[in-house]
Order: sequence, then C-alpha cells, then structure tokens
Amino acid sequence: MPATFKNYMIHKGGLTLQEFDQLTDSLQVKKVNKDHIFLREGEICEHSFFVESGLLRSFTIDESGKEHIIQFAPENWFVSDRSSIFFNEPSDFFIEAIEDSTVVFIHKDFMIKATELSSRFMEYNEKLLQNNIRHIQKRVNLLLSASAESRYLNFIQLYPDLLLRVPQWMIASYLGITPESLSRVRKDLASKNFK
Amino acid sequence: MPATFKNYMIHKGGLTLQEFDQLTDSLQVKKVNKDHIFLREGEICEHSFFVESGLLRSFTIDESGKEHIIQFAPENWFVSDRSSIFFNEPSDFFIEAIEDSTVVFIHKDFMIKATELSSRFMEYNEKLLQNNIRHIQKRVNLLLSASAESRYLNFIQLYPDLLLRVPQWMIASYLGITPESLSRVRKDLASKNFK
DNA sequence: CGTCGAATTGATGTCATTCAACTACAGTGG
DNA sequence: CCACTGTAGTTGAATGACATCAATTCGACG
Repeated sequence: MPATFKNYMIHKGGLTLQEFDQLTDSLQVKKVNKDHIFLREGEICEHSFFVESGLLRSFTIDESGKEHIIQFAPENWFVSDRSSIFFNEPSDFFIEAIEDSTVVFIHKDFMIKATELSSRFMEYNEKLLQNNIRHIQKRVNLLLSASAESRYLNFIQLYPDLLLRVPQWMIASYLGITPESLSRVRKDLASKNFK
Repeated sequence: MPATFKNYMIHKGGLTLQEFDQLTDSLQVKKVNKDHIFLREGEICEHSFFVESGLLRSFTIDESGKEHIIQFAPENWFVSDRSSIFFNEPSDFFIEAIEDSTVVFIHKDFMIKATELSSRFMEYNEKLLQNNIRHIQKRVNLLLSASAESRYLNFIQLYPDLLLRVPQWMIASYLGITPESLSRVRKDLASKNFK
C-alpha cells in the first residue's frame, strides 16, 4: 500500500516485487500533522522513516537549549538515527514533521530481513551508508572552512527546493548561524546581485 | 607478515586464519618516513591504510590554501577516503604520515573479497561504517554548537594520547581554529585551573 | 652556533552573536 | 469583522569570539 515507497524499493533498492511483499509486516504508512514528533532525544530509534510526501527534519538540542538541525528530509528521503538503531543506544536527536506528511515507518527488522533476502538490496543499503558518509563529510569540511555566506550559497545550490519550504530560522540553524545573521547575509547577497 | 594487522583482522574483524591467508595478495606492509604522502587530492583512492605504528592524518586544502584536518590515525586505526574508493571518484583529500610509520596498504579488493568470504567480516565492516558515521555526526554537532574552548576540551578527552604527539597547529586545524587562537584557549584554561 | 618552524603574545580587524525594538502577517476568539 | 496574540523576519547598536598581522621567544636539529 505504500505505493511510492514500494516503487522506490523496487527500482532503486533492488528488491523484487515478491521480496518486497514478504517484508510488508515491518512497514506502516501514517499521515501525520506538522509538528508531529517521530523520535525524541534519549529514546532508542526503532524505525527509519521514508517520506512519501511532506517534509521532516532531524535536530539536536544543546545544553543551552538551542536547536541544531542535522538534516532535512523531503519527499523520497530517508531519515533515522542510524547509530541509535545499529548500536541500540539512546538517540542524540529529534525527528519531527515540519509539514503535514505521509511517512512510511520502516521497522529496523525491515533492513535486516531485506539484507538477508536480497544481495542487491544489501548493496543498495551499503550505497546509502556510503553516500551518507560522503554527505556528512562534506558538511564537516564546509563548517571547517567556509564563511556563513558561502555555506548559505552552498545550501541553496544543494537544496534549491527547500529554500521555499523551510522557514529561514531553520536554515540558519542548519548552517550553524543565528536567524539574524542569515537575514543579514541575504541582505548582503541581494545588494551584490542588483548593481 | 603484518602481525598486528593479522591479529586485528582475526580478533576484531571476524576472519579465520585460513580466510586471512587467502587475502594476503591484497596486502602490503610498508615503512614510510614522516611526511610521506599516501594519497593526494584528485587521485582515486585505491587503498585503505591500517596503521601498525606511527601516526597519519587526512586533510583537505581549501581554495585559499588552508589545510583542514579531517582525521588522525594512530596505531590500529584505519584511514582512507571511503567515498573515493566506493564511488571511484577523485579524492577530496590528502593522507600523510606525521611520524615515521609502518602501514598496511589494504587494496580495495581486500574488503570486497573478505566480505564475500566471511559474513562475520561483513558485519564487522558494517560496524566500522556505522561507527564512522556516528563519529562524523558528533563532529558536525560540535562544530554547530560548541565554542573553540569546549571543542578543545572535547578533543583532549577523546584523544588524550594524541595531545602529546600532534603539533599544536594541527590540533587547531582539526578544531577549525587558528594556531594563535588555540594558544590563547590553552592559556585561558591554564589560568582557570591554577587558582 | 645559526637556522627554521612551532608557539606565544600583543594590537587590531572582522564576522557573527546578542539584545532589543519594530514590522508583517497568520490564526484565534470575542 | 476587528482586536489580540504569537511567530517570523528585519534592522540597529553593542559586544564578543575568533582571525589576522607582526614581532618575539623557544626549542630541535644540522
């Protein structure tokens, strides 16, 4: 019944129709409202989430109460706390809907079973992992080397679609700056581009 | 002949002695001097490196010519550019010895063959990957949320042994600050602790 | 002993934060 | 329909954290 997810698993994940149908026990599709919380800090993450429609974010809250956004997950993205799932540890972060969304809850068993069932899925899964590493690694690099402005420019070229959908203060949080600073960065850029 | 590595693969990596011996074609042990470069930006990474003794680092160089240290690899650590190996892409970074070192060159075939040979090794390998993600993720978090001082404190409790071996300007580079700033941070900490 | 890179220190500059005020707007309840 | 409220975004002024530049010291090593 999760049509998008099913297609995704079959076309990109390397599962056959029959394999997929053996795994549906570990899946649930849910419609949730904006602000729904899927995972809280301290909980052990039991599911990955696949976004069929809508938009999720994952974020931490530091000792001083500030939020730091780890990742946005729009349509056809996965989000979860891999470490929490894999090592069975309490999660460091939160996962929340920032739009009304339709989300597939993928129980951790799904991945295990799918991996046993299909070597092509296993490869796909490793590819996801590797991609994830590449992605986070780039982010570390940016944070180490780039100014707020160039991080923002990088953001808009990586996620042009999100610009319109994500409130500005969340983008600031993703970039590691304050909303005020982002506002000023944008002002600067605007003045540069129109003269 | 790489005794430490062999032990490591058998005790932690889940390989049997016989399995390991089938794979030695993909291994070479080399002694290299300080400043030896294992990988340059733009090259495709063909090996993982296992440090038997000594100390390596991986780092990027940004457009303005500044180095940013990604990782230190002391004894019994692995270092490589996973993304470059996995996706067959030019590497973003450099790998270099910062002490005279003995290093096992692990050709990318090793991992592939070992994974086919042993499901226990496969699990071990995934664990390495997951650990890697956890580790980088924590770093992103620190960079987003913590001051230079607390990043330094975090560093010394994570890698107390490296403190003595790594020149200070490299630690600064790892933390994403200038050597001058790190010097001042240390001065501050010293004055706090002795009064 | 002289040289070179690492580390420290001081003076100054820059970028981003903080705090506060203000605008704009969407949602709520009277 | 309008006032009330709360949140997002912008702007300004002051502050703070870290960078930059330059000078000096320190220690390792040839």
